[in-house]
Amino acid sequence: MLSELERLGTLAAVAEAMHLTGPGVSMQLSALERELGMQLTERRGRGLVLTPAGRVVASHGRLLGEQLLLAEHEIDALRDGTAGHYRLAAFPSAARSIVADLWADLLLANGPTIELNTAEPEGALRAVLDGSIDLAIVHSYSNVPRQIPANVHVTAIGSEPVKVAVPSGDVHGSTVDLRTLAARTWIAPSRQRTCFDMVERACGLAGFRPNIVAETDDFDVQLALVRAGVGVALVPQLALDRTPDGVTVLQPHTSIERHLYVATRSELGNDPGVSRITEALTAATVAHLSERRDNTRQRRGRERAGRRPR
Amino acid sequence: MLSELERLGTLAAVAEAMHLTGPGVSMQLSALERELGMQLTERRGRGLVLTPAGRVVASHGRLLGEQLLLAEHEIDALRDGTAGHYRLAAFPSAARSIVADLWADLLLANGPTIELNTAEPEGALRAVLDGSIDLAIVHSYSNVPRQIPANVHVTAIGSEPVKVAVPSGDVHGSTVDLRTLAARTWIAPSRQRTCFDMVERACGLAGFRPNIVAETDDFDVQLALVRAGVGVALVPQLALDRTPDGVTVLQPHTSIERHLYVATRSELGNDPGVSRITEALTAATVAHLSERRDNTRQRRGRERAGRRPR
DNA sequence: GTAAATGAGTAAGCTGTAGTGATGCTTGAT
DNA sequence: ATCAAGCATCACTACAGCTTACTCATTTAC
Repeated sequence: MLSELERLGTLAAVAEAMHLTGPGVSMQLSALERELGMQLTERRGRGLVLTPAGRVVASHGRLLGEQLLLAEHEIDALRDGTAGHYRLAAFPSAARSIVADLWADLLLANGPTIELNTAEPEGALRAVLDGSIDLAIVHSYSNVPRQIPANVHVTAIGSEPVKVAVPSGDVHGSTVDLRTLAARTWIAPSRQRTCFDMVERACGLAGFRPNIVAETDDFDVQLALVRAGVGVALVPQLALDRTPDGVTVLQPHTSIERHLYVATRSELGNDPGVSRITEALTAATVAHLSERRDNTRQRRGRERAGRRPR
Repeated sequence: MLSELERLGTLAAVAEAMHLTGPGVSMQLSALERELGMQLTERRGRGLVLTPAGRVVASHGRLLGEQLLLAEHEIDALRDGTAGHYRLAAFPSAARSIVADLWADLLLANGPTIELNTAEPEGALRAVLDGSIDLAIVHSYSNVPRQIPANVHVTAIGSEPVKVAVPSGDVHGSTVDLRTLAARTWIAPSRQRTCFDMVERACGLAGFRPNIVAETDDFDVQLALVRAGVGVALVPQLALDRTPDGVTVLQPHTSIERHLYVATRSELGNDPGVSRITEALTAATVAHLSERRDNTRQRRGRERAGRRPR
């Protein structure tokens, strides 16, 4: 009111501007003067002007009003998902691909801000449940369906094939029957992970128990070991973006898919920011995997071209 | 409340911290959720945690609280005169001396801020009355008492002698009787100013009407004219800080004083910032005039020393 | 596994604040 | 001199915001 008074000059104008009556404004201002113990206004002619102290108080009032407006604007933005701050967890191969894309998208599109922690699906789901993160990117292999806890809401954002990585030259053709790899040594994720189960199941369905000689969750390490001739491995597409030379990637005859999901507490199911991020992640996943497929095609093309001269 | 909840974790703790009961807080928060149309909190076990949206709203609440605290602090500072913004008017010779000192003081001591306009006393008093400035530095000659309007409050901040400026070598000694200058040509301030009256009165008391050949309010111009031999002039001490060589400054036998005052609307009489500024101005005036006197003494000393060899 | 303690939420009731309308006084304009 | 504009005060009303009493859920202690 004080800052409006400074602008408008008369109390009556302030009252009109604020859809109040004169006495209402008058009482508020005199209450403020009483409360602060100092005179803020002075009669000049028929109107009121601010004292020097009044001008200072008015400027703070203006600042507060502006701050409040800012808050209202951000809350509006919250409503259509263009603001907010979300804590996100993702497993490494998703983090370095689709989350990086998502982040770039959000920065460009002036969307909500995110905070990333890398975590394997098991831990990420626990964190979602205990509230320490808001969103988790998790995966589930077609041959090892993942148990989703109650109160957790998941939305599929895409799916990628799991490939077979073998030392280059070991296997001819672009596809492979796992049975032909029964006698090989295998490299797998660590035992407590569902990724490990995925390998065991895939081999089990092919009729053998894999001879696992190395366990690591880092697919880059797995690929390096494959290249060194330590063994063969099952690697999802997203982790194949930097396949080293000397490693050949093959499609297994019985295909295995890794499905990607965004998981949140079910309370956040209709949060606009979450929807926004989920949509962006879907787009990023599609873009990433089609791009990868292109790369794979090109790589295969190159391989074929290389083989022809023989 | 929301930001406190984020910090404390339970609604009960918030209630205790704010000296309220649980339901009071609960109702406020649910009212806010209703108003904004979004969920801000979520039950987790026995306590409450904020949703992502809640965290955003809470941060704005915190910002608003900080802004309010800032305002309260400045209002406290207002109360003891260490804050505020005052519009000040002063006549040029005061502006360039004591107001400059005041400004430096206030900057150093983190006091109120000021805004300076130079104006002659007549206009300054009008501006004080119509509220376009808060403080005016005005003067009044001992032989032309100034009329102070009702509703204007004045406080004396010091007083300075009016000196006679003559071309060097014209008059011997360090004092002079104005009567001996009756036949001279005179340089005076412009006719509508009280400074003009001061000259006429002083000469009148000495028994003659001055032959005024130049009128200018700028004492530096007056001194330049004196130096050029155009005439003699009555110049207050504050305007003598840069007396050019070739002009000698003398003390008239019947002394004339120029009293300096701070004038405000009487409503601002007990404003702490005004008192603070008035005190600082008093100090600045004392410092300035004693320093000037020292300079004058030194100058006279030098003059004497220079004359001795003759 | 059950009891006790802690905490959130709801219902009902009270109180004080913030507003309205009527009225009087001051000031500036005709 | 009269009138209109504007502020302040008073009496009154409505409702926002708080309290107490109670219920239900969850965790902790024995």
